[in-house]
Amino acid sequence: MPELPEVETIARGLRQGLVGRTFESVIVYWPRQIVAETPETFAHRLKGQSIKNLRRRGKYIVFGLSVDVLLIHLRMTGRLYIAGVETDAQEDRWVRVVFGLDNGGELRFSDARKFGRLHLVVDEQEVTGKLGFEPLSEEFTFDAFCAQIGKRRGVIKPLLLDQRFVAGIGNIYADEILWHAKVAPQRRVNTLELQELTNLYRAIRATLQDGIEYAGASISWYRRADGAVGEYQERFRVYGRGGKACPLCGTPIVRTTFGQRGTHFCPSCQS
DNA sequence: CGGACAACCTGGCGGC
DNA sequence: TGCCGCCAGGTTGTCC
Repeated sequence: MPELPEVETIARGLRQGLVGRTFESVIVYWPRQIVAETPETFAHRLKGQSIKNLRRRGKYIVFGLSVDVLLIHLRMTGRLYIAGVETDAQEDRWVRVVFGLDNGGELRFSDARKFGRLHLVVDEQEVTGKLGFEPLSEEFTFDAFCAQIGKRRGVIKPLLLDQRFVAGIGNIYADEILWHAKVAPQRRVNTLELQELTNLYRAIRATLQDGIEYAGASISWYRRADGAVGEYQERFRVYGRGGKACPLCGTPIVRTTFGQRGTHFCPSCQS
């Protein structure tokens, strides 16, 4: 669920309520989601640390703390939100970690499927070191994209999903990007022509940027930090639209399984 | 190196 | 209404 636009939206929504706050208590209800720490060490180390900044890298939410770095990956069904103070602290049966704050509020990590992961490290590179380009950054130029893609073999859709190539794209945005670029998901990378590479590069940036502008896509579990749904699902051109008309040419969108992932594309526009 | 697949988990949904 | 099987946005490790 949460891909780059969703994670970015959550990080933006949390920033104001969290930067400057200090963790006063940490309760872990599902220890297996804490990576390389015993829950006791994790909680103990966090206590007393203040949040200096809050940002996103790939699909990770990164908390720069006074001493360490806390990284949270929401995987499929993870949510982060602030409860208490003014917000209603509603019942949530999927809360896995609660971070008590110095203003009486609490940051909750909620995750129905328990796939999300929380890392506490000294150097964030321990977690994000292998990630590829940050696709909306200035470093991700067309030349850099071409240089990197020139080193790769295989098929384009799995490559878009490879976080070591470009960080932040998931299954939904991969399908949407490929539709915008008019490239079929099963195209081999080494057969892409210059115009197609240009289209792909532009589509990666434009589609992710669009996702952020519409506050992400709420298919099932994703919610913004304030609990509101995103709007980008209204803008889907192919994802979840199998059998419906391609918005460009009217041809029915094909829904198939490719590379073990649900895949949607227009057989007429994309080649 | 690449592809296939299982594993990690639970909830929602369609079908009967 | 109830139960069952299947499907799901992600990532990692293993096997061939």
